[in-house]
Amino acid sequence: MSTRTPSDTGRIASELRNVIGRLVRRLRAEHRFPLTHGAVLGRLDREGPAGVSDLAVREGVKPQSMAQTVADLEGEGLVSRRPDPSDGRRMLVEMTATGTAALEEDRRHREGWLATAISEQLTAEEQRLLGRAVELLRRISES
Amino acid sequence: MSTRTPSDTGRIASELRNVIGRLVRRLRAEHRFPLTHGAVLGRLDREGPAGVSDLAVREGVKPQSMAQTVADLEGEGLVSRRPDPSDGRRMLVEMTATGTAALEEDRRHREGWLATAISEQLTAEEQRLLGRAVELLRRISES
DNA sequence: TATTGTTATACTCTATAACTATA
DNA sequence: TATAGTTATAGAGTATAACAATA
Repeated sequence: MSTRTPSDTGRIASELRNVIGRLVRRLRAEHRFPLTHGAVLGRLDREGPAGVSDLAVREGVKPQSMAQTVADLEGEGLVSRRPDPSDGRRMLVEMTATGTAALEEDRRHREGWLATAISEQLTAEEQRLLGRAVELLRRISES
Repeated sequence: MSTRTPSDTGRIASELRNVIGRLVRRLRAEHRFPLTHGAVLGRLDREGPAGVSDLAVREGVKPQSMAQTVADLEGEGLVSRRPDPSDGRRMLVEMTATGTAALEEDRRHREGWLATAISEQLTAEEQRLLGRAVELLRRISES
């Protein structure tokens, strides 16, 4: 119906920035493990063992930050590290049985509010729209 | 055409959580003033002077956190505080000329990447979709 | 007692800098 | 030299706790 002007783009950016701040605080308040911890476990589960730098690139954080994340996860017994047989510099990070269980627990807990909010606050049509929008946001975040 | 199953909801929640983490890191890396600082300035600009508790509720943070944010903004000369004439407990927070200028500067800087990314990475149709999705996310974040 | 606001303190998450070890 | 990883440190952003002043 209407055309998008440049100021619409700015308004969307502004509101998106605001709403992202809110969502992050809400997600943190649910204080399961940190966002990145959950993301790493999920990735290891889907894609198998990986190096620290690989994980850092995949999650869009610095290698030093990922090293800390991995150290935390190891401290909690959720992952284990072993040297890469083919490259003495690399450490292969892989999930433990405890980690798998924690991931399952986290998946259930996610239903705790974000997934629940999506299914309860949005109509089926809106859920589809959100699903498409998430892909757009991913594209933007990786640009 | 297809129906959404509960697992779709979980998948959307999972991917949304991941993409939000990425966006927040990107936004932080652009290090204008903090997300909440910009949000407070924008609100004061749109809605005029407000109390600290009002702002805390509007932005979804604790009053203590907002007091710190307001103190930071005042330290930078972007807002000023004066006692509410009608209620000795309240402090009215209002923008300074410097704050208004900083907000304008921030609005221009937003074009720096989030707004630019939206206008360059997305088609007009996708921008419309994202605009609608932001409203859905707001509803979820406030639920 | 309830509300508004502040200060002090701690925690979470990520970044930068400086380093070791292997390639 | 370049790459994988680590440790140490700092910073941003928000929370909780304890408090003062006013209603």
